Amino acid sequence: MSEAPFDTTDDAAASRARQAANPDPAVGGVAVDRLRSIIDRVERLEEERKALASDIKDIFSEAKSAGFDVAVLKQILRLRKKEPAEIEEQETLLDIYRRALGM
Amino acid sequence: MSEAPFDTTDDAAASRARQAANPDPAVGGVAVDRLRSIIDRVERLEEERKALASDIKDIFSEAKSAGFDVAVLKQILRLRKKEPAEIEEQETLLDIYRRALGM
Amino acid sequence: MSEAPFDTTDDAAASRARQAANPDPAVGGVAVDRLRSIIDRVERLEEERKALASDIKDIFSEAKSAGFDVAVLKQILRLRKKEPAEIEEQETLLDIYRRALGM
Amino acid sequence: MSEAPFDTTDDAAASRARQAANPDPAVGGVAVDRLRSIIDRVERLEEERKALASDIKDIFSEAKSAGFDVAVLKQILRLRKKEPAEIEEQETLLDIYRRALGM
DNA sequence: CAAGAATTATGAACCC
DNA sequence: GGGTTCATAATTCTTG
Repeated sequence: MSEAPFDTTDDAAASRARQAANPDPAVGGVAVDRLRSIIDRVERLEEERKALASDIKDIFSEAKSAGFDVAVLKQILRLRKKEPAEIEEQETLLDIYRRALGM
Repeated sequence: MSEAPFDTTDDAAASRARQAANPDPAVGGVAVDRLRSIIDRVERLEEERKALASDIKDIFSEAKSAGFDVAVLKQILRLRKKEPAEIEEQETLLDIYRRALGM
Repeated sequence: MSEAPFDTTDDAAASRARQAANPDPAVGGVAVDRLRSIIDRVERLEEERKALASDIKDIFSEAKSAGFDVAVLKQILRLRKKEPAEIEEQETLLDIYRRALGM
Repeated sequence: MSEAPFDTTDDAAASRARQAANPDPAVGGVAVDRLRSIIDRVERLEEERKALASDIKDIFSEAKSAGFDVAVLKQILRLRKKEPAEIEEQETLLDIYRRALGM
């Protein structure tokens, strides 16, 4: 089952200082500082993620203005991602099956 | 309104005029450098996005080890994104429906 | 999992009384019968969906026992789904862009 | 053994005749009839699944027109899938976390 | 602003 | 049974 959420990693020095006085300020059995830290960090990272998404959107917008077809640009990007992955595929078996099916 | 990088209209003349002064070499009517720049920038940003997603995953992993319920943490994050009024609204409706269904 | 198809509380009597005069008895402003019908129908359909998923799983299980590689079978199915869709793709523009990028 | 282009039409009689002489004609070591049967059956079931999904979509559409909040309807359906104990558990934890965060 | 497509997140299935 | 990959569900964004 679940363990008590004690700090096991090296958080900030301030956190250790707090812990000297209070090992783990708990509310309802929950390590509040730890919880707050988790939520804060995730929210921070998600914000950065969102900002990057916005940047990407801007580039596509600019591309569209420049006369490019955004859908095709996205296809290009997909292609460039997929191709290395496809190298490792079990193409041999796939071919055998396709032949068997007359595909 | 976007135009294909193919100049099939009167803009063709303007395009040729631009090209005379514009060092961006064109292949098949496409501004190659511009295209390459778009693709490169998007790929760079997507890489950063992926890295952030990985960081977030790590935090949840750490949270789980510390005894937190990750599903509930995600619920918390979802709640914090919504307006308090929105939360109230949805919860009220949910209650009404539940009551109507005898749940 | 037991469910009470009918009101088991005192509301039942009031509900029946309302029904005599009102074609769609409302609780908290909600058309109860309509709501119940929606939920029931969706749940019924989802059950059928689940049963079909189970049937599919059984076939794959049988196929595996017969010596087929299930992952490759799934690839085959994906291929057969995708190919018709790819016909309509803007392959011309894609080719142009790819050429411009030296892909 | 050369590759046999299989009939895609209804040729059950011929198929049975072949099987009398050969329990399962193989191409490249693969039991062709068996393979074809697997693929066909899965595709048939997936088609039915798709039809059901479409029916469900229609119901939600109808519900929306009738003034219901579709997002909340889906919440209701999700709730009804979970064990009551599970619901209670999650809601309790959610409350604890919210309180710990002062939400 | 609603409908539809594309992206993202959740949940299920599979393998180790 | 725990982690990883894949399919489905939900959200977001774009377009008519």
